[in-house]
Amino acid sequence: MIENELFKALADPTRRAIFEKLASGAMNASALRDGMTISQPAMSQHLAVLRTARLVREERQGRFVNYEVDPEGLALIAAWLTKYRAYWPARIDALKILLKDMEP
Amino acid sequence: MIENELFKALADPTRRAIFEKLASGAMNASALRDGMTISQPAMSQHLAVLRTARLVREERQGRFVNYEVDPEGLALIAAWLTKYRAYWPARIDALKILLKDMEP
DNA sequence: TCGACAGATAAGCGTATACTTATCTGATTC
DNA sequence: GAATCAGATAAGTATACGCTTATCTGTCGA
Repeated sequence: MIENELFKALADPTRRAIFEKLASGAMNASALRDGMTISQPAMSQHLAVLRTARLVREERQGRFVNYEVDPEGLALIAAWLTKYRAYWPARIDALKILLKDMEP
Repeated sequence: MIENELFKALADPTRRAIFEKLASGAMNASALRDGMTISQPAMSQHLAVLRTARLVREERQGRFVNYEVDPEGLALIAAWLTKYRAYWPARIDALKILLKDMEP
């Protein structure tokens, strides 16, 4: 069940920070690391968790590994949200923004 | 930081099951419990976590406590999603559904 | 081919978390 | 007011998780 991997991956603040940084542009693990006080193995482990959650995907480039946001994970969260759309009308401030941004 | 409470709350499969059941209609803790093999204190603890994450809200009714989905939590997740809207176009299947359901 | 570097994996450790049983609080009913 | 019931809290335990140091794999330039 991928939902479990997804929410567990996002439950850690360090992992959310990594994801957020990656959202500003694809980069390799070392580039991700500088600016953050985190060891190399820790970063590698976090990226592995994000990868199995489909929040991030990798692309080998020589001896570097380029990481980027995997839209799949975000789509899965959106899909999870749709299950509870019955409760949206009661509080749509954020959802209106979401709606506006989706317009062609 | 509420995001942390939110994702941590959803990271547990039991809690997601409770939330899902509650989404099908408001009910008290005992009603939530039957059908699930979960102790009374465990349910109480899970509900407390969901409540601090704003995923659920309570309403005392005599000696019963009625629980219901709090749209606030869902809106917060939606708001979090909007931060990464740059990555949506690549995989919008689920998001199109989300969009359609939001139309007036 | 060798040394250097990017990154993954292994093993171990301390803390967080989900559970249990036992007990407490508060509201209802007799 | 006493018994009963819904639910919260306390305390303890076992496992999961995030981190560390040490080591391994694989790619590159000299």
